[in-house]
Amino acid sequence: MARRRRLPRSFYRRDPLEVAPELIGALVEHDGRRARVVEVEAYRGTDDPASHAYRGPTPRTAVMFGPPGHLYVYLSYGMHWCANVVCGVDGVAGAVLLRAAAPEHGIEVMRRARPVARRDRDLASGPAKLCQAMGIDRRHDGADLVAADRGVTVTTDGWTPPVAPATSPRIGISAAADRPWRWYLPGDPNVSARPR
DNA sequence: CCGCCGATCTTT
DNA sequence: AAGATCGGCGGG
Repeated sequence: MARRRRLPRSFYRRDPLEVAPELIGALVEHDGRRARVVEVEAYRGTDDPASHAYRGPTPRTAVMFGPPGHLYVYLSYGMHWCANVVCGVDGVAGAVLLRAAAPEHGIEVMRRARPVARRDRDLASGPAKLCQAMGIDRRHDGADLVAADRGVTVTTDGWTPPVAPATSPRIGISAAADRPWRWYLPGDPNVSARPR
């Protein structure tokens, strides 16, 4: 496989709906760990009732309104960290939630970070599992993925999925539940459990 | 495999 | 009071 290169700022400076499907197959890297993205969701700002940014900027969502190529990390249900890639132009809220990934490197470290995982596909098959396996938490909110200033980055090695990513409604939301803004690799065992 | 439910805390 | 989730439990 080709040598890995970091995705440039220009990659992120586009609408999340455009960036999201292109993140399928990219690699998230942190602290000796590496995983290939197999599921994402796009969130926009003031026109997206499901977005944390829907009601305008707050201390929590400040990063979503900032420059693209940074990480927006939030606490879900009071106990799980989830990570988004901030997209779009500076000042306009937009992000892509990293929902699931296939572990590629540093799997022993991931297993120590997630002792409950019985199989490799339990390591990062969900947004909070992905963060736990990769060691991403509140310290990484606002991290610059292009500069890799806190060790987290996103790269590509030229790999393209054998099949086109499929779409579906976003998981776990009640507002704007009809928008097909989730992308995933059909048949990949690391994709999170299907919604009801 | 599937469905139910509690955990835990920030934001509204 | 709800929420961009997860894992343990019980049943099929």
